[in-house]
Amino acid sequence: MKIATFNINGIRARIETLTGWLAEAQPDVVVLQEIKTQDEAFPHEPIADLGYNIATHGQKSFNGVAILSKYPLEDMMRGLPGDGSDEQARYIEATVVGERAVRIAGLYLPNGNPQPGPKFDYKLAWMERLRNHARSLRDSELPVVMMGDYNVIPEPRDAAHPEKWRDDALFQPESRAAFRRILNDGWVDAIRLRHPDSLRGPFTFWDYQAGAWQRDNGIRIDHILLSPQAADLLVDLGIDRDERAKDKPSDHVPVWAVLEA
DNA sequence: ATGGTCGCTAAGCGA
Repeated sequence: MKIATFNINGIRARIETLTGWLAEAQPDVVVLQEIKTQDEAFPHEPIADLGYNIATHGQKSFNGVAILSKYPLEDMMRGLPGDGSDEQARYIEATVVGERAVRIAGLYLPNGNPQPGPKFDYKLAWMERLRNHARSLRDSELPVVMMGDYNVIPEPRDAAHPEKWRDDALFQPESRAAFRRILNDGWVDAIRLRHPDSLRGPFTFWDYQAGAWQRDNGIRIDHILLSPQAADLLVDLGIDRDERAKDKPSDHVPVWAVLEA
């Protein structure tokens, strides 16, 4: 089972970019972030034509997440538990059954800028809710994958120029500590597992501005977290960097893993 | 030090 996460930065502006990548990469399951549309305006047809079932959790203009799957989507859940007043569409979860059942969570963690301020407070509160929910997922003892745009740079080596991110919400000690707390509850950072000795990178995001891609001025903020039972099934992992050089790219690239499932 | 680039939606916000 090949699973992937892709912050698409506007599904309607990016539909041809997405379908081109889907046809080439042939993932079985994809979680999308920043679809930036309500459910009614999501372009189902070109994606369904490639053999995918689709579940969306959209919002007008901003945020919005989705799951695409060649397997049926079971036990759908929309929204992150823990705050009934939170109206931002940032979380979706479903079970897919290939050779075995895998619980898939797709998330778009709040950016949190500017910090300090209410947006940063919301980010940290959201991370605490995610940790709580992640613990219950972990306790299921099923293979679980929690992937998406975490908007957290875990370590200095996850940025080309970490000093430039010193005052940014993505690199604050509080953000990094909250991310670490989730990992320490028993989750595996699959990219880092596969690149243990890299002194710089790999990256998953390059800003549109100031020639960031051309200068390889990137950061690693899209993450695939595996429960222990999912980590046992990991057989391959990749980052489709080449997507960033194509026409009309997202500022993020797809990250994928192959599970023996 | 500033602006730089996108998407969404129609001037400015979010990233």
